Amino acid sequence: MKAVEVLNHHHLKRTSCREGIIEVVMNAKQALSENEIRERLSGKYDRTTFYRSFKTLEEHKIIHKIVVDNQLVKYALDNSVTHKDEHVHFYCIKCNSVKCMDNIPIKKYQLPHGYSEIGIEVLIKGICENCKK
Amino acid sequence: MKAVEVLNHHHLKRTSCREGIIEVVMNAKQALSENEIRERLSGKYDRTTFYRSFKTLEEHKIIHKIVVDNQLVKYALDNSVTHKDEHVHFYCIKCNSVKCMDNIPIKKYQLPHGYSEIGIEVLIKGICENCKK
DNA sequence: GTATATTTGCATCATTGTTGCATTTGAAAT
DNA sequence: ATTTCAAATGCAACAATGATGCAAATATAC
Repeated sequence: MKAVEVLNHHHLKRTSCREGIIEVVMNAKQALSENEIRERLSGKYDRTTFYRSFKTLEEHKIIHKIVVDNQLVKYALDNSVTHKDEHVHFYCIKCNSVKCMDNIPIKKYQLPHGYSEIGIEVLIKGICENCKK
Repeated sequence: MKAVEVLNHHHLKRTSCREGIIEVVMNAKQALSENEIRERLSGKYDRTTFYRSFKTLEEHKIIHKIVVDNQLVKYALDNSVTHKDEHVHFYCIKCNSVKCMDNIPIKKYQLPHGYSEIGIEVLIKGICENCKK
């Protein structure tokens, strides 16, 4: 699927910033930070525009955000685009990379009476295959 | 257990800021934000001191931090003090409260070959018992 | 090609978190 | 009880993420 198609499908205007973000995230093996995405787009676009684009794309479930220790923020293509289930995220404490474990579905929990679930986030921290050695 | 005992046990100096934080967090039913803790301590202490105290207490596993959507940060008493297992956190999207589900242990995942786990965080978002009605 | 609603860029501000440095303080030694 | 000194605190300054208001630019429908 191409970036333009994704935008059309969600009835979003085709702006180069949105298109660029989607393309970069689609081709990435890992989740990328704002700066990593900006680099791959040659530094075009204002920071505000980036945030608003991320927000729009998140709201339309085209990308999703992964936050590690509340300062490191990464973005990845959403399940609804890849047609995968809710998945676990892995954060490597050595190389600071974040990876969507698309093949590891999230396990469900039984909440106490009175609580209702809307979403769940699972972040596993450890050492990735590249850093283990 | 009293706050002073906790500090002694970890060979930490007994400063009123640390003692205050531990007491407040111990008596809280939910995880508290920096501001909520400061309010309960009558606004004493500089913001930097707070952060350094939180950091120290976290490093000694006396409290732990829960981050929701990378802007909301809450603190709660750690497992090592309460002698409970790693647990699930619940975030209520209506009242913005965060609660340690001490009775819900975290389920384990089998990672792909080459990956090693050091820690895991599970955050369930939804509506809490008070907000459901 | 034109009209219009949306998006962008810029300026400004808020929040969380960090660092350097001078001052203060806890507690150990006397 | 007093002295001593490493540790903790307060202050100033700074960085990163994020939000908002507004004028200018742009995408799409006509």
